[in-house]
Amino acid sequence: MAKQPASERRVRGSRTGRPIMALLDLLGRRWSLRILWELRGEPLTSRALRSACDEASPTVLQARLTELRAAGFVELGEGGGYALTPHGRELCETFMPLHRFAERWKR
Amino acid sequence: MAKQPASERRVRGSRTGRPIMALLDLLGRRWSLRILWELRGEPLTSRALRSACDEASPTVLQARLTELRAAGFVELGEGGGYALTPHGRELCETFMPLHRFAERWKR
DNA sequence: TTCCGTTGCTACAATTATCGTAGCAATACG
DNA sequence: CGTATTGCTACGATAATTGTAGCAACGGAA
Repeated sequence: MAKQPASERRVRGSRTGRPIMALLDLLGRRWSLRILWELRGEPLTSRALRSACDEASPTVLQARLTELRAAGFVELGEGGGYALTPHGRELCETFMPLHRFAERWKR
Repeated sequence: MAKQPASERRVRGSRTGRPIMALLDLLGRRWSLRILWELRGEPLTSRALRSACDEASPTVLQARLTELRAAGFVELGEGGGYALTPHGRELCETFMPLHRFAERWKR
C-alpha cells in the first residue's frame, strides 16, 4: 500500500463529492464491514479483533483501522483496545438489520 | 480472478457457517455496495452501470455482477439491463439509511 | 443484404491490494 | 532481571483490481 496518510488519500468514488460514495467506498474495502461488526459489542484489543476476524492478516487490519479511525468511526482507548466512536456506533446500527436479512437470505 | 464458478467458490468469512459473515464478505468486495446502490432506481445496462460506477473496469463489474446474480440479488432482464431482484431490493433498502448517515457524517 | 450501433462480456498485461509469517518497540507485572 | 502483553510494521508471495482493447450476438435502418 502506498505510504500515504489516510487523510490525504483520495477516496475512491468520492470524486463526485457525494459523501455516500466515499462511505460506500470505505465500507467496500476488505474487512471494513467486518471490523465494525465485530466491534459492535465490547472493545477489542488488536489481537482479539484479529481472532474475531478469522485471523486476517494484521497488515490489512491495521490499514483498515487507520482508515476507520481517520473517518471517525473507531478509536483506540487509552488503556488499549479498539472501540466504536459514537459515530461508529451509529453507523454500525445503521446496517445492523443486515443480520436479520442474512438469516432469511441463507439458502 | 480464478476461473471458478461462483457457486462453487468458498465465500471468504463463511467458514463459520454464519450467513452474516458471508454477506459481509460479499458486500465487502469492491464495487458490490456501489452496484446495488446504483441499481436502486431503474434497471441499467452494463454500460450505463459502468458509467454510474465512475467508469470502473468492466472486468470487476462483470465479476461482481456474476456474484451478485449467484447470490440472487441482481438479475439480467430478457431485453437486457441489470435490475435488482426482490431480495436485492430488500437488501438495498436495508442499508438505504446509509445515505442520510453519510450526509450527516461528511465533515 | 450491408452497414451501424448497441448489448453483455472477455483477454491481457500492469498495477494494487491483500495474505502470511515473522518480528519490533513500548509497557506492565512479578 | 525475565515474561507477557499491547499496537504496529517489514517483506516476499499471492490474489484482486485496473485500464485498454476488442469480440460475438442482436436489432434497426438503408
